Amino acid sequence: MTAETPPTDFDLDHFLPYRLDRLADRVSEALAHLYEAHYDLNVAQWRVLAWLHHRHELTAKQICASTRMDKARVSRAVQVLEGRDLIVRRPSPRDQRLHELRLTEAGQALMVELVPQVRAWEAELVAPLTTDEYRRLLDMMGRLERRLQEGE
Amino acid sequence: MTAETPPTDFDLDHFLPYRLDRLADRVSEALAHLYEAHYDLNVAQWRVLAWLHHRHELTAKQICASTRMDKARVSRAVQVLEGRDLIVRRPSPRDQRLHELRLTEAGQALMVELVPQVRAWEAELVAPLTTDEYRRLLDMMGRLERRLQEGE
DNA sequence: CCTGTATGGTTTCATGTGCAACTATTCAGC
DNA sequence: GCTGAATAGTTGCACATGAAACCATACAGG
Repeated sequence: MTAETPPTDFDLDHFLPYRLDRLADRVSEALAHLYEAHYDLNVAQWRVLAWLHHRHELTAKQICASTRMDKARVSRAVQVLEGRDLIVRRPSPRDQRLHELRLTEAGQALMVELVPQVRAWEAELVAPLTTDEYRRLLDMMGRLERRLQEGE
Repeated sequence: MTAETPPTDFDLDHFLPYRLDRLADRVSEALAHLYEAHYDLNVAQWRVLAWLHHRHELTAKQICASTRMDKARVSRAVQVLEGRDLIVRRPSPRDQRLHELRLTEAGQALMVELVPQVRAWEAELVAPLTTDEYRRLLDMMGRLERRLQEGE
């Protein structure tokens, strides 16, 4: 497993955390152009919208779990999105502590417009990979994530 | 290439940027425990040390390029590390604008202690992957990065 | 019921970061 | 050799973020 990295030196180009961070950063930055420039959304806001688009109705807590964002960060993103009438937030009738979030018509419309662009962009990004490679990539990433979860 | 994601819904678990970000975040967080708790280094400081350990002598500019960090961020990390006598910073005799950075004895000693722990931790992380898979993973990531570079 | 505890979410505060303005040094063109 | 543009690095400022304190609601045990 260490065949790639000589034992004496510390070659960062073969160090997974570094490579992962660099790639994630570049991907994130490039993707952000899609929703920042045209829709004035920051990363947190985009993620909230994406999850609401995906799951239809969620509470802030659930979004925290899905996105690994701090609850304060989610709270603030929700406030902005609500102020822009892209989502609605109403206390659950069952439990007044939690608030059900969902897209408004406007929010839905925005996502219907934005999501295809995002998907097209991703397709462009992963074009150099074969379908099989892409599948393997996600699979390996999944195994690494699971390993981190069990450790913590 | 889109066989995995149904065309109507937007499944974030098969969306590479999201998966990449989540994994990088988890890896980064776990790794940070190694150098934060015991050595009181933040991410920026760790990266500067790692690159100086790797390359022996660099300028702030070169570290910016390697790490994709803002020059202000590098500058501040350097100030802290210099204050802790982990690195030295001297103006290049050739060009007084740029400052050559290198590890001090203490910095070297710290890295000699820390790097093996970091490598062991990474080895543990990627243990579920075969050598070949690991190689392919880095290769795929490299291709994705190159794709982003040519686009920008 | 009433009291104490747990939970969802908000707000406050300290900190880290990026951008832009700035300083110091170099270098090209005249 | 000056002058003006370019470059390495620093600093000021505004903003986003995370941790912790906080508020409101729910719920369990007496």
